[in-house]
Amino acid sequence: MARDLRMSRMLHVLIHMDRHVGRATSEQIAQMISTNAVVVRRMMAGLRERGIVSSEKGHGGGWQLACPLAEISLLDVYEAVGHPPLFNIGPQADPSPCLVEQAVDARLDATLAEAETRLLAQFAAITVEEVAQDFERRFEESGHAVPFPWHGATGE
Amino acid sequence: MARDLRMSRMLHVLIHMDRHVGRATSEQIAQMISTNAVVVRRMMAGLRERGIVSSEKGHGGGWQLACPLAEISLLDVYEAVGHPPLFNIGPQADPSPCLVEQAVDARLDATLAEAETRLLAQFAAITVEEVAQDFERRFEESGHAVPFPWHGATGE
DNA sequence: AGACATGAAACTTTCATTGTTACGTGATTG
DNA sequence: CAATCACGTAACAATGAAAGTTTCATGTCT
Repeated sequence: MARDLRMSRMLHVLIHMDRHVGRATSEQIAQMISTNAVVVRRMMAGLRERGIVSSEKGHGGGWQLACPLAEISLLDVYEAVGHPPLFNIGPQADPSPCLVEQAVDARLDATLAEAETRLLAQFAAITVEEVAQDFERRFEESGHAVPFPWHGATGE
Repeated sequence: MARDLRMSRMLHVLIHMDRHVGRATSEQIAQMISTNAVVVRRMMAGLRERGIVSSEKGHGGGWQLACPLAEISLLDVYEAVGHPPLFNIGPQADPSPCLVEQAVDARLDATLAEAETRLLAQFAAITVEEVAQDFERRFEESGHAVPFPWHGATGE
């Protein structure tokens, strides 16, 4: 596939969950992001480990936010979905015996590492709550268009 | 494959070419970076279009630097190899009708775009010559170990 | 007991990059 | 002018990572 969508999808889901009464099942969440329930469980496992969401089995079970959106940063989400590699470019992983390649790799790695540090700092500075407010603003400006256009509107 | 290696490989090749007497064939270059001559031609095509290297056909043909390394920035190389996508994360390409997803995507795109701008500015500020000097430093510090350890040392 | 929902393993599909083969064109040499 | 060398390009195969899918086990509520 093109790129790793987990962080984007997770943010999307978290904001929906914040507006969802009661628990949401993996199946319902899967419909929100047009995917499969198993994919949802896979993504959410990391968030549960970090106490961002909780899950319950059985009748009436499903997923629930375990803390307010204001206390979740984009960095938390990024790490919770498995901190996938940020960059699509860069040197190959294994070191080379060629001194030229070593110099190139070191310079490139250092430049990318610095960019990564800055980007992750940005992620740390943004809460999911802020993104939710972005949504609210869009909702107001749209004249209250139907905000969640998936088929059955499962209880929101 | 894992990530796009073209920029890293191109830098590696450019520095070797700078130390190569006469023209280097695609086959020789391919051995430097452990790949295939066709892959080399594919990568170099963009550099030729930008006047960074030139190629000649036939006997004694091959590739040659067309300008000094000091006049080539990492950004030039990045663009010459086709400016591949920088990031491995981010929202999916096609826009969604869901306002929540729109807000998430917009915020993420903006954050990544800012990071991309800064990283490309860094690339613009670094010349291939600087990286070549990194190599020279390593070469000195290594006690003049064999710098290009591919089998036949094809004329360097 | 039966229905519901997560947990997790295993497998398939999809997509981008890289690797490979094959053939055409131009240039040099004998 | 024929052979060889080397690039130019198209077409196809291999590889690897993320996402999609199937399947079964486990736990929970009615």
